[in-house]
Amino acid sequence: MSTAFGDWDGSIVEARRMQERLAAEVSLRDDVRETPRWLAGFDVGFEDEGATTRAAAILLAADTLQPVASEIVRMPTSMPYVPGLLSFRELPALVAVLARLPHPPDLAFVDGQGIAHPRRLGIAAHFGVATGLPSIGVAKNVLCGKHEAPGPSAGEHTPLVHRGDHIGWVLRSKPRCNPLIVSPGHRVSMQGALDRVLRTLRGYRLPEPTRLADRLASRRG
DNA sequence: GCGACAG
DNA sequence: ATCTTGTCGC
Repeated sequence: MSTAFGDWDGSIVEARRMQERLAAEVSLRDDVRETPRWLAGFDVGFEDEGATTRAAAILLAADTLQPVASEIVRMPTSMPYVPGLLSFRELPALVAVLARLPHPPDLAFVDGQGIAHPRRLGIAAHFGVATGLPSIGVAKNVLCGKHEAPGPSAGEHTPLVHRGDHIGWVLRSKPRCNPLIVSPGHRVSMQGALDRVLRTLRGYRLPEPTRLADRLASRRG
């Protein structure tokens, strides 16, 4: 079976039902230790005009934010990009690259939304539920929800609200730069997600785990 | 009905 | 996401 979804033989309706079921497994209780030891950043890029999916992972010491290991995994792209269903396209590669790290992190920063998603299961939340790891979503754009613009100074933030729910934060991570969309993935609270991102900013728009994973996935690092 | 729409 | 150098502005 293959129609508007290319090679993917599933259905949009089925995928959404799966998201609703998995979203019920998401925990917003903060399980991250006060001083985690290892952090990791994850991101996905594409090669061969999209035919190849490339996932990158970077493991770093939480205290110094210095990278200690990095891995890249390539596999055939299985599905086209469909807003709201991003994880079905990118999650397999992320799980594979996680397995290649010397050991799992105490907290994972995933490029994309956490619960700031129509059905509260963005790729960072899906990644958390699938792996059991605490996770945070760090996106460059809004998928859903409304918000006021945060002030001009680094650290200023406003809540992102969708259908009456507080689903994340719009954070000015760096002056004169577009804000980031931060939301809990799994086993991290709303406040915890914001705090963790603020603590890993180092003068760039993206928090260190995400910045390093980004440059690897985009064939720069 | 129309527009928006992570990567 | 990706095609791509220099350039304008703070």
